[in-house]
Amino acid sequence: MKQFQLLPKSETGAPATSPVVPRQKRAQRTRTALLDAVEALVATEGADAVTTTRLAETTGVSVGTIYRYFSDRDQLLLAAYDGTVARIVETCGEALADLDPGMPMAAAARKLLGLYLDTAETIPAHSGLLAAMRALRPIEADQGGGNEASIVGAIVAPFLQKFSAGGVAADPSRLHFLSVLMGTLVDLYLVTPDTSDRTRLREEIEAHMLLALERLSG
Amino acid sequence: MKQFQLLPKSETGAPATSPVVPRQKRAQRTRTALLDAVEALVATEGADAVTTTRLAETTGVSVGTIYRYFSDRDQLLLAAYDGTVARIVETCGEALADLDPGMPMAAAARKLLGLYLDTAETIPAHSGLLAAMRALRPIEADQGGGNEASIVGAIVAPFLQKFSAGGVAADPSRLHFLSVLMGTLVDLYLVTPDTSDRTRLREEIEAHMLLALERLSG
DNA sequence: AATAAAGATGAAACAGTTTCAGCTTTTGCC
DNA sequence: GGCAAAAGCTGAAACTGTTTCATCTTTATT
Repeated sequence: MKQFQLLPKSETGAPATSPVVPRQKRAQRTRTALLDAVEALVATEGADAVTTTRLAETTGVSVGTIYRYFSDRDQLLLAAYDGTVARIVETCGEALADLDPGMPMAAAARKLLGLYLDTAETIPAHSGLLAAMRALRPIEADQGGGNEASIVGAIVAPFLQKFSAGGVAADPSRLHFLSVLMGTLVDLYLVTPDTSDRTRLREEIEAHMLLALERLSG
Repeated sequence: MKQFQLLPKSETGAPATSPVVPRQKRAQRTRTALLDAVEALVATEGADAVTTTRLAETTGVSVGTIYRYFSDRDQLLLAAYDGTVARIVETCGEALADLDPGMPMAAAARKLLGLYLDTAETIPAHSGLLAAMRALRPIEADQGGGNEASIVGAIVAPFLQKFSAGGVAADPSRLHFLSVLMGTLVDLYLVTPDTSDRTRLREEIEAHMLLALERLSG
């Protein structure tokens, strides 16, 4: 349902040139334009509207070019998702660095969660990309470069380092549990339109986050 | 990305005959054969392997027939998922009826969760179908006939009726939260291969379930 | 300003879904 | 049993969307 066959079955045993790292500024512009267009499309019409043809039209580049930077459509969506996550993570990372190490862990966690949600709300496409991402990269058991691994690596791990009692390096499987849990709840939050529902949801998410953190460090 | 255009654009304003309820036993057999084949395919090769062509081949039915019972491929997968859920729910429903109403709520909840996971493990395709379902029916804010609504309706609601203090009819948004939470965690559980990881995961899930229940009734 | 490397193009091959005009089987009625 | 209507089935072909690749254009380098 995805891997094609090549027309006359490429005889060369070559490793099929993988997506390329842009070397000229023109290329950087093209790549960025593609990702921006993906975000815009997802924000206005949802991830299903992102077809290679459509994207080529709206950006003015040709379909073939898309495949120069992304090995397939899924990677394109994933890259767009990663882009939004990186922005959120950066904001939270800075906030984390500024937090007083003496403050109680629960308070720090609450603060970061709030900031995370605030920032995520800022990016219209993020909810749609998150959903698309979940469909593309199903929940996996292994701790490998999975779902919200980057968030764990960039925020949760440093957070625990800073606020956990003995500086226990939490085991990967529990970290993964936390990723999956928080990922879903954030998803639910972003998709909830009603403001008062959102407020209540924040409390709910907070409670479960704190429980998970407790069990993680305890 | 899904709705097609009809060839000469059907002039009739007719409501496009929707999937049919089987009236003859031949039809019932066909429908069942299709769903069974879906389960088998998902169990052995994953949901992506379920293509209309492939399904037609393995069941000996022609592609057109599939569309007599399912309006599109997604509905087919969803129907297969619903089938597995119904089996699990039935088992748990019976157990729920047999539980002593005097027992503490937490103990009852634990018991049902265990039974739920045990039964789900019994169905090889269930994990794959759950994942497919999640991709097809993204997390939605409205409480409508959503994700694990049937589970809520068939188990959680009766459960609360039986064990909750004042018989409070919990509000739909909190019930939906519980659905989403448990759905994801069960998904994670089923996808975890290592036995000792599973055991630990059960405890984790239990803790979060109890927290959610507490907040639901408290 | 010549040449190589990087980047871009787009027609066409593919995979997969969905429709529909007819064909076959079953049901119900005499 | 015989037969018309209803139910069920068929499969070629229309369609949408993805991916490849031979070829052309632009940029960097000397």
